[in-house]
Parts: sequence; structure tokens; C-alpha cells
Amino acid sequence: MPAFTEAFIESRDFKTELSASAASAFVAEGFDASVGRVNASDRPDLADFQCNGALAVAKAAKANPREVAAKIASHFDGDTRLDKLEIAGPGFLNFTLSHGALSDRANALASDPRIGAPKVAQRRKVMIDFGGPNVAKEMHIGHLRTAVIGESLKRTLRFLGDEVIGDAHFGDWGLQMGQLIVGLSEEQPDLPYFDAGFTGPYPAESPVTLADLGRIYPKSSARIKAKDADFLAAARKATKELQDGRPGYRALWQHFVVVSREALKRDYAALGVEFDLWYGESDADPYVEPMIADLKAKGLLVEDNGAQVVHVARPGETRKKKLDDGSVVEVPSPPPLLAVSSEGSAMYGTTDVATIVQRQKEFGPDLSLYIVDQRQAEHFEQVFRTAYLAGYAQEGQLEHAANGTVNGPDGTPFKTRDGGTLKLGDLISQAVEKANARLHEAGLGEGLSEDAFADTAHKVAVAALKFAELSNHRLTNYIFDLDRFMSFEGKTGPYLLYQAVRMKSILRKAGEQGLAAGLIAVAEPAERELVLLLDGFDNALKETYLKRAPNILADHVYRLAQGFSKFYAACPVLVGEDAALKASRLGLVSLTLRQLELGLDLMGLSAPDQM
RNA sequence: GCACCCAUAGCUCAGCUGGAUAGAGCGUUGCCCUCCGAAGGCAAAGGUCAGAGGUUCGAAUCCUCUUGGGUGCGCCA
Repeated sequence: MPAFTEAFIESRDFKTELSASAASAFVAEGFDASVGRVNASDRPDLADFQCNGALAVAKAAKANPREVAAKIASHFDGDTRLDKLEIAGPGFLNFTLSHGALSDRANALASDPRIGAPKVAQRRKVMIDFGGPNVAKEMHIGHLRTAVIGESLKRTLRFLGDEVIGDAHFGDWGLQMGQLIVGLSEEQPDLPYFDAGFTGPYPAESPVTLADLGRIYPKSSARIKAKDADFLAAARKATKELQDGRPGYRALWQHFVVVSREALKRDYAALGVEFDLWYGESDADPYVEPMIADLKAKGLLVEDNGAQVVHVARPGETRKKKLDDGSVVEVPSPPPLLAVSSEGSAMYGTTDVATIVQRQKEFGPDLSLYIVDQRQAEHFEQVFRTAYLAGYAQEGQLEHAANGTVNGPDGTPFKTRDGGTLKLGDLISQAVEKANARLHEAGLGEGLSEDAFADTAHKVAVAALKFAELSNHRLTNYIFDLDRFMSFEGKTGPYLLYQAVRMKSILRKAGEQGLAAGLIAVAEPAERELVLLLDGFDNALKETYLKRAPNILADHVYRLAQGFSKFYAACPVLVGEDAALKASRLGLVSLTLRQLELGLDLMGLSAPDQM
């Protein structure tokens, strides 16, 4: 399997083509091909693209960079793609494309079903792990991030040609389950699930609602935090018994899972986030025992203070640690993976390694991406190293695509005004309400049916939330401000939808007038700029793919929408007498709309026909 | 204590495989609807890229240190 590098993506944009030409020119002059890299110009007032290779190479060659640049430039003599190639400043090569080349590109994009999107050279299997919303806990704002970023990456990788499997990876195992069991047994001790002598069958109806779980869980967590030793011991015991298959606990747990999953599905559906698998940590459970045996057989499992651990630090990888008595000792870094607790329970990390074994067996992914909070970086380092040591995956096949935390206006983790966490479901409702209000305020969507209006409001709300999320780099700890996201002005999701709607409106009117899109002939500056943006889609997707960074895609889509808006203001499409001009501009509108809608789709957004 | 991440315009954020005048949105100021949807467009003001050294012809970008934040550190997930 080829490495996850630039060469892995097949591109056909100007940047790639000019880079290839420049690279062979540098090679012909005796330099390294890598310095031939051509990028979009930093000075759009001077040129479309630039190459800085002559500067990079001049020193070692003891040559004047401008002279090197001149030699490279001579290789482009007669290149019909270029209107001009200038040597500027200390030795920049400034490429300006001809109108003809831009027109050709625009027409090529218009006839390309992929609208300029690149493809992977070789299809791979990629597993995307959405890092476990938990049983009993309604999703909150932090889950929005993983869901939205993961969904966008899933769509992007898939569109570029990989086989992608998204797994919700539900948090349905471990101590929290024991907490719930014990918590419920205190509230309703007479339920048959707690009677070890009960022979069944157990009631089909769940004894708890999600609201019940939402009450019991925080209460029991608080007790554990407060070091309630009896409660903790009981929860651990219940966890162990659940994992060992005690029938009443299993039956009860099944209800917890079903009840919780319904709520999760509702929220995810509202966001347009879909999973191929709804696996949970519990699904890896059958793999735990054989895996533990295997680790033992491989000599990786070591007894430590009554627990079983796997040492993952390499020789020399240590950190200093201060003990309670004040002395400082060297300990391995990263710390060992705690595989089996002294109670005999499988731990979080154990389950995660077992999940890798399970996935290897069921799917054999070439790459697994974990879209999970960066605070778990060390945990994943332990898990990945264990998997590599045991041979469950090849080095580099496991990757933590970490994301930052979502903070409130005060810079601390997001809370509501009364200090609670904001439920994701409530957040979505608030967003939809605001969208409704804003549409009415602006007098938009008045001609729509009630259903169409509701659909539009939902699309606008989701666009606002998701685009705000996606336009930040995934690692940024950003400040969540619903009012700002919902302002619908400037760099927002609704702006993108609005531009799409304007395009659709033009095309609709053109249809009514019997006008059709035709051959695109670029002439005006705004048209040039727009075609250059369209051409940049390839690179934006490539970078998004390689860096697992949807903010690059988000930025491209925004700039495209902006480019269109400028074009819209500068170049009338439907007015005037020149039929060829109208056909050309209609072609450009149609092409731009298609790429915009594709970009929106890859972000998990969709534009209404009207708003 | 140790480790990792971060510090860019009044605010929220891009940019960071080193290159020419550091960008966007919001906010502020001014202009543009007898013309395809003004949730729009154009323009202006606003930055010692936390600070100090270093590498380099060239540093927001790479290295070191300092300061100020965030996060994590075996029987929770």
C-alpha cells in the first residue's frame, strides 16, 4: 500500500501541471525536481501562480537567482497556457495564464463529472471511528465536533475513492455500566434484573427512560468522584459480573443501550450524520479474552501491582515523576497500557485494542482514523503501540485525528447560563428556531409551503452550526457562540447557501427564458478569478485529504462562494444582447453551482432551492 | 513535578513543506439596489505575528530559552 503522501492523489489542476513543467525545467538545468513546486501567487495583482525554486537553488549553485529563473523561464517559451511569465523581485517566477487556457479549463471542468475533484491512485479501506458517544449520556456540544468533522472526512475520503466505513463506536461497556446498574438497583431494588435467582424471561419493556439514565448517571459519577468507596466497589463488581455474562445484568444493559441509542440516532439524523456501523465497545468483548491470552503468549503482558499491563515505552523513553513522598523517579513514557485491572476487568484501553483486532478480522482496514478529543492522545499512543507490538496492525495504520475542545465565551469548556451542559438536541432546536425567525425577518421564503419552509429553516440552521465547526482547524480550541454563528452574515454556512440559491435562481430564470449554458469564454477579471478558484478545488480536496483537515475544504467553498458573489456583482448574466456572452456566463454559473453543491455535500451540507 | 498543545487586527479565527505589501469574518467609517435575490458587493482604518536569542540571502512559519494560557499523567471512559 502506498504511503499517504501527495503522490497518492492524482491531480489535474494548473498547480500540478505547472509544477510538473517547472520540475522538468529545473531537472534539465541540473537541479532537483522538488524545487519546481508552483503555488497560487501571493500577489494576485501580479500573477496567477508563482515558483520560488530559483531562490532555493541559487545559493548551492553559486548562481544569481534571477539568472537561474531566466533559464527556467526559457523552457516555457511558446507555452500556450501562459499569457506571460515574468521574473520578479529576487527571482520569483510569476505565471499569468492566458484567457484561452482558463476558458479551456473551465470547459473541461464543466464536462468533468467530478467537477475537478482529484482521485486516489489506489483505493484503500479506511475505518473512521467517531469515538464513542456514551450510553446514558445525551450528547452535548463536544460531540458536535467529532460528528461534524468525522462526517466530512468520511465523505471526502469516500469521494476521492477510498472505501470508508464509519463506526459510531458507542461507549456501552466498562465501569459506567456498573454505575448505572448499581444506581438503578438502589432506586428500584425489586426489579427482577437484580434477583440472581430469577430464571426469566425478563420484561421486554425498558424499566428506565433516557431521562432516568440521565439522572442516575451523573449522581453515581459524583459519588465516585467523591470517593464513595462502597459505591465504587459495588459498581466495579457489577461491571465485572456484567462482562462475565450475568443474565439479569445483560438484560438490563440491553435496555440501557437501546434507550440511549434512540436518542443518539435522533440527534445524528438531525445533523445529517450517518454511520455504517453502530458498533459499541461491547462488540469487541468477545475478542478480549483470546487477545489477552495472545498478549500473554507473546510475552507482552506483565504483572504489576495485581494488574496486567503492557509496556509500550521504548528503551530510553522515560519521564520524571514526583511521588507523594516528594522523591522523583524515572518512569516509562508513555506509561504502560493497563490491560486487566486487579479486579480482572477489561479496561478502556483493552477494549480499544480488542476493537483493532476485531476490525482487522472483519474488515482489514489499511487505515483507521480516530476522530477523538486530543485529550486522549496519550491513551491512543498506548493503544496503538500495543497493537503494533502485538502485530494487530502495521506501523502507521492507526491514526488519532485529534480535535480540540469547544469552549464557551469565557474560554472555559462550554456551559449554559445556569452552569449545566447544553444538550445537543436542544442546541439544534435553538438553531432551527433562530433560522425560522431570521427567515421571517428577512422576508425570505414567503412563497414556500409550510413543509418547504421548515426544511429550509432546518438546512440553514444545520449549515450555520456545521460550517462554524468546520471552518476552524480541527485542533483549535475554539469558542462556541451561537449568536455569532447564527448571524447569517459574512463567513457563515447560510452565506454559502444563499449564494447557491442565487445561482439556482439565475438558472431557473434562464430556463424560463429559454436560455441555455454554452461554451465558457473567460474575459472579465471576475471571471478569471472565478475560474482560478474552480481550478483550486483539486488542491483543496487533496490537502483536506492528506491533512485530515476539513477547514481547508470549508475555506475553498467559502472563497468560491465569494468569488461567485463578486462575479455576480460585476458580470450580468441574463441582461444584454450578446447571446454567446450569456451562454458563457450561464455555463460558468452552472459549473460554479455544481462545484459549490459538491463542496457543500462533502461538508455534509445541502442548499435549498429557495430561501 | 513531568509531558504534549497553544499565543497572529478591538473580537472570533485562517495562514505555519521558510520567500515579494501577514489574510478572512465580525465590529467601526464611507459608498453601491429605475439592473439576474443587499443574508450581497466595493473601499478605508486597524497588526513590533507573546517576548528574547539563534539558523538563513530571507522567519508568523525551523531551533533554544523566557513569560502567559490549555490539556494529560495505571486500576474512569
